Amino acid sequence: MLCKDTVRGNILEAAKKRFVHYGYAKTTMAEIASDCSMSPGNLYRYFPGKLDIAEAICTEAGEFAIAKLRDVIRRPGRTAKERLRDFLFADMRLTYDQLEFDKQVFEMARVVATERPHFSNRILALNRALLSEVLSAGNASSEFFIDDVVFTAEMLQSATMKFRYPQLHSKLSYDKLERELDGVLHLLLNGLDDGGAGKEQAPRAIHKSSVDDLISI
Amino acid sequence: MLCKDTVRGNILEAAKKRFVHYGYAKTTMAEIASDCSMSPGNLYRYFPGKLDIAEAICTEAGEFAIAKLRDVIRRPGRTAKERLRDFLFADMRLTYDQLEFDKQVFEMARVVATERPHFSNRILALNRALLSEVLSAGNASSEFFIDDVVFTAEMLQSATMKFRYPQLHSKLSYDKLERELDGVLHLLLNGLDDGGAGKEQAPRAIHKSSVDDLISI
DNA sequence: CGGCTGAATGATTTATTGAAGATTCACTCG
DNA sequence: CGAGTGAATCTTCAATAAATCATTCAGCCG
Repeated sequence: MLCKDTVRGNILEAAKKRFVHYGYAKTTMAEIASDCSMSPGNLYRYFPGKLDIAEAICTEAGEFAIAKLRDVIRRPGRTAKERLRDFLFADMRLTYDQLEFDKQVFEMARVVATERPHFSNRILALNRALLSEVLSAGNASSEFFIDDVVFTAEMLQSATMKFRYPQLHSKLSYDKLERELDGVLHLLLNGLDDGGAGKEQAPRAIHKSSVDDLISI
Repeated sequence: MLCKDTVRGNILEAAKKRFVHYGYAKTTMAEIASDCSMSPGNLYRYFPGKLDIAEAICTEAGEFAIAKLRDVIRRPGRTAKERLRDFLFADMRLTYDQLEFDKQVFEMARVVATERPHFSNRILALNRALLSEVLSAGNASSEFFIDDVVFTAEMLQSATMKFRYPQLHSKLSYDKLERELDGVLHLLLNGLDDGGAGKEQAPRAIHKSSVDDLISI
């Protein structure tokens, strides 16, 4: 957690309050400095610039989310498939809520993601590591027989990209998103060969196509 | 094709030339009118506005692309899986090239897609109809055993969203994109249960993670 | 020195305004 | 009438000026 004991931690605390309340753009370095009872210039002894303060805050938040997901996949008494499902649904929920309930946080996240491409990549890599963990566990328990766990994790991440920060890709309601993730996950787990024989039943469409509500980017 | 025999067709021809050469924004209604030897006001007897002219041109182009894809999936002597693969790769190639080699066309397409959400949805629905056709054919030949073809087509479209206009989602090279689509498609066809037993071999990673080159939106 | 200040600098954002262009409409012509 | 005109209007865009703000740095304490 952002530690109040160090100057650096203090700055992060103050900046976070401002960013969350007023937004990244509307917060000035002078204000942050003033909240810390120091001059603007002094901030630069602790951070290269304003963007780096935001990045530090986002990194913290991202790692917190990853930790939650780690808890989810390590819950005892679940099959590997269930873990995979838990993971993807938890991830969707987490990122959905993040955008839904805090516009200011979103603004900050978007600036950081845009200006610091590596930031997203780091978070995505951490996320993928968890996916790999689930797959490896599945291999160990003979539920899966995956040759290249890392590659497969990449492909899963790729196929479920739409469900990370889903509002960026579509304007589907959360219910419809769940149904769609369910359908995609079924395909990814069982493939097209599965019909109704042996394995669990495939999800079915309820009403009209949800893809009609897609928006373009 | 845009027909030169009608006034409407004439306008579309003239507008298309301008849009493609100078871009949507840099083309004025007065110029289009002048190219057709008419006054600006008269254009409004044939189209509600400038955007509708662009939409008509894009619709034509979109339907042309769909027709090409239809040809691809109807090529004789291929299995359903091969057809599915052909379709997805052709779609990726088509949309990739479209963005890659014509900035002006892209500008026009983006304006239309942004201002007229239904436009993208129509094209996407046509695309999905082709997917359904492939799946149904697979059912007919007992390659697939898919209960709900329409729903499954939606899910396939959802999982492969990244590969339609891929430049909008990542900055991967075309080679890497092909490899990634290959991997995702393998999963979608065979599911996670497939290890190395019986079915074709899963693709393997070549070098480093391609997901590292993702960009945020 | 090491930690800090705050005025100076230059980049970026915002506000303003003039011009350009999309759209309308009262009217003309065949 | 139906096809077309072109000046009038109203919106949008672009250029510029003004203000704000991130960042730097010469120098100040303790």
